[in-house]
Amino acid sequence: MDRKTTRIQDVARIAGVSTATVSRALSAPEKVAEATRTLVLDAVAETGYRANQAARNLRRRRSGSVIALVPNIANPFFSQIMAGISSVLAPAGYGLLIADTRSGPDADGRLAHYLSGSIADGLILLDGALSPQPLTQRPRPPVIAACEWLGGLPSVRAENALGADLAVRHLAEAGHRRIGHLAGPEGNVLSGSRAEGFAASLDALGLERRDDWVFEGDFSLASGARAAVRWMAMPDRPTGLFCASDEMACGFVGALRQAGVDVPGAVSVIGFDDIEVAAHLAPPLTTIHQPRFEIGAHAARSLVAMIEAGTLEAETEVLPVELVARGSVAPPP
Amino acid sequence: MDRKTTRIQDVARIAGVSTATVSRALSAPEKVAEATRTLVLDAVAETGYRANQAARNLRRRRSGSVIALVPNIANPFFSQIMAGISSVLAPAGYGLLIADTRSGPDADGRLAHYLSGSIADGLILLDGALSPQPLTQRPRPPVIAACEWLGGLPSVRAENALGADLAVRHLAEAGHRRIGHLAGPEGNVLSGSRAEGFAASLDALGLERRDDWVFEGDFSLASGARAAVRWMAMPDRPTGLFCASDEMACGFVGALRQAGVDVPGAVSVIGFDDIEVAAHLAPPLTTIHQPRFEIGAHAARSLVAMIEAGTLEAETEVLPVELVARGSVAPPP
DNA sequence: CCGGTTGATGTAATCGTTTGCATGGTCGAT
DNA sequence: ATCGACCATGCAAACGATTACATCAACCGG
Repeated sequence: MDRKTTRIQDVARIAGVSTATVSRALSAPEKVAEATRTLVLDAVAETGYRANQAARNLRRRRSGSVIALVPNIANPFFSQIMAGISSVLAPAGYGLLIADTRSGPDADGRLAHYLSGSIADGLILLDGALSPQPLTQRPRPPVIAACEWLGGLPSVRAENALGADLAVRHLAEAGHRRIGHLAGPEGNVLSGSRAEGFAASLDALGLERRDDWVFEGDFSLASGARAAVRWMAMPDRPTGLFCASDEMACGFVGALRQAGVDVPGAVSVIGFDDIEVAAHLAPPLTTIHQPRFEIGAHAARSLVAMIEAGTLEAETEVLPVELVARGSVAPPP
Repeated sequence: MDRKTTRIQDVARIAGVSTATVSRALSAPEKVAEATRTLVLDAVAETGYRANQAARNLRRRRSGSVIALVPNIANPFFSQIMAGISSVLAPAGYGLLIADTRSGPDADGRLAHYLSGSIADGLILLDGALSPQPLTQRPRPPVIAACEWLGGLPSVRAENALGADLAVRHLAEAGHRRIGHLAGPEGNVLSGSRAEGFAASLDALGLERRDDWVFEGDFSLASGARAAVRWMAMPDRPTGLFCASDEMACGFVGALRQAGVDVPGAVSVIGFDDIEVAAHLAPPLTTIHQPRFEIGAHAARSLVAMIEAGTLEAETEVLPVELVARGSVAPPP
């Protein structure tokens, strides 16, 4: 029923010790005698004392939290990564702040903002489209990129090009010779490496590589549906399609089936990411599994290590991808 | 190239004014003369000064952030709400912390933890399964529930029972007399009010209400798929099914179609939430649209108002739902 | 010409912890 | 008995901002 919050002084007074002892009893119990420790703990229990974080952060010169910069919070692709991040941050005693880089103006200014001012002890970048310029400022907290990567930053990501290769080979093994690609947004590093992997794989297999079989997309469901419209309008179309994301694959397949086109009868489709719904679609979507939770967890683990070691450097990790064969690939018609 | 971060003192020295003036020039520009203001701003630009948040928070007795407690970060259902929250918090100058209540032990203890210790200026609860007990402690920051609700807390939610009613009536209008329900998890307030709305609607329409036509689920894709198995095994089954979430509807339809059962030919399905993928499924899913982004935005707006007014009270808002007719409902076989 | 008002700035207290250093007491070895 | 080592604890100085209050100059009407 206290009107004001209890301070460490109140605890000290009740326990009959100094504030220093209270502080030590709580954060370094072994430095204080057994007897006084219980005295202090009793007083804490009695008052319901909780240390004021702002004061503690000020004194310790750390914020106790990490901020994740994500392009779009609403995108389920990222939330899985966030879950991985959260799963290691929480036990390590860090809070997780998230900021949407695409809503609101001046994303680069925001990056600069979060880098300074002791807002966070570290940053996780899920948006590869930010300008790396603010990262040159010193001093700055450690930063790691997850999934995407940019400019010399340590990162954790998947074997994107290999995933593309697996996809193409899988289609080729099913008998496809006319293979197209539904690409991600221009300029995105993920789109880039998947598209390159795709092209390299076609070349390696000696298959025809046609620019008009590469559809532009932006990872969204809607762009998948638009690609379906274009595909249907083509006189001379690919029989297999490697999509740079499951969302696009899902939009593509959905639009096709709504138009009465059979998948995989008329066209085989393969996605990327292995989002949860992929297994539950009709047909279940064949895709390249990317360990999103693990990517987040590894990134967070690395970042915590950097924070605690006081370094800005870390090993870049590339996690394995895997082909998950389901029902959306069949021999060409 | 400074070794240490620049403090307000450094700026003051360079500008040739006191720290008080620098502080005012930055946070209350109208209280300082034009000339000195530019002096200060120049010094700020020169040094790249950023106020230390911890110090500012300590002095102002606020943390500048809000924490959202969500049952499962990875669930796309919540991420849309989070996006709404973020969209109002960011412009209002608050950071968004998120904590996963279901990972790690002692969720209630964590609630108590976040309530005190000046970690956040306010809380948004997306998890209705927490014990409301810690909420009785005083003083505590304002708290609002979004989507779910519990114990006298102000909340923002959708017309859940009405949504159920709309769904049932839509099925009835298509000619269905045998209507079942795929329910959410036991004990959840959302499941509860949707199930009640479902039952009340059947009664109002004079339709048969059978316990064996109510399937247990937990909002997940997998539980939808399990319900499909049970549905197929039934000798005497409903021809229309109202699912308490789109995820479950999606799992249900997916499993059915993989087994060669036609939707909506053999059974009509209607979901709840209107998640993004719903429109892109085959058949496109008829569902009850719930304004998730708005729910998050309203909750955040309310919370900010509470924080700024220093009150713990706010109006509970119930936002409208809407039937979105797509392709998964047809007359019964 | 003066008291009072206004507006701009400086001084210093304050927010609530943590922690380097000082202190005083206990104990074992010489 | 003396000395040093070693604990356990207290004292007080940070940490880096904000802001109540004091100060001072300029200005205005009577």
